[in-house]
Amino acid sequence: MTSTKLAVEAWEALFRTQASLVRRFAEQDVWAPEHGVGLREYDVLYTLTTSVGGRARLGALADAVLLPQPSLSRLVDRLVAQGLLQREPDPADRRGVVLVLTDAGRAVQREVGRRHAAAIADALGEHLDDDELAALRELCRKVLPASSA
Amino acid sequence: MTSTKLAVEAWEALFRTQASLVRRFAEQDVWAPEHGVGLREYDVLYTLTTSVGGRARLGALADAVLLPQPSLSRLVDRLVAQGLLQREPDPADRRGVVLVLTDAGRAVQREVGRRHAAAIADALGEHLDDDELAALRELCRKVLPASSA
DNA sequence: GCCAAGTCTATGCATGTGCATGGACTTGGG
DNA sequence: CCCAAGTCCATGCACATGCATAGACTTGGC
Repeated sequence: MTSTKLAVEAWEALFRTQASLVRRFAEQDVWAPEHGVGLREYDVLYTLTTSVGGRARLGALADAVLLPQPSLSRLVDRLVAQGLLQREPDPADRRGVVLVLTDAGRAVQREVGRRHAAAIADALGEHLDDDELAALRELCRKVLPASSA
Repeated sequence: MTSTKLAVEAWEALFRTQASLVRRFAEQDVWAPEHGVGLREYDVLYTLTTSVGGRARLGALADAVLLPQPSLSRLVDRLVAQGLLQREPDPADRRGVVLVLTDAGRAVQREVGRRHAAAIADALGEHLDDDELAALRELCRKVLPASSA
């Protein structure tokens, strides 16, 4: 049995750190407001980039980015309007929709990805060395499976 | 100079872990939907509880909970409507508003706090021991000041 | 092959969120 | 004492979010 107090303190630190980094990145325009791309939008573009062929089913993507399906559907509307994404019917299942990155979408993802990485390295590297970064990564990953259940 | 790759991986792990824990807590009704209290609302109640006299200026609170001032103002509207909070004029500065926890507000905070702590201990304790919890806490705290700047 | 049940995505609607701004008040210089 | 500039909070407005649900399609039992 672990200490509740310790767990709460760890959660508070985790929570505030994440919130305040997101805020900082937003202030620095790390995502692409000029393309209507914020944190969630980038997460979608990024996840698609890591999918084979830059394509994925809407439902699968919703699970991956931890977003309710209707919210993702609307978010996709906007990305399509921006020309970053395309909807295609799924030949294997006509209920489904496959989302495909456009060239513009890939370009924006790459560009934002660069800025993103630089901002992250800047913010985290300011206070943690490589060993600590690796430790933080491993601790977070250990917790992650618990919540997907 | 720290490794960018490592920093990005740490950030991703941190981000997904936080998001997925928040999601999990919401599913478990850890906050009090019956009183219109969600994550942000609880954060406000909790922060007020830790303030002397259970009272604080609106602006100060907005900084503490990392919320834009107009958003907090509206959030406070709802908490006042629920009888959990009260607005009082600040005698020292008539522009200002002091927020005060009501007895009902304190009660809800205590009750939610208990559920919250239990859920956190459950989620984190499932995969981390005390040493790891302390390490996670310290790593996050080290990063935190960087973002408040 | 048919139908009931299940799955997948989109949309109506109520609500939350943030930005820009307005009105009230305070402060410091002259 | 007065006024210009600054601070503090609330509100108008446009937009994002989430829930419940509808519509389209698929699947498995008969």
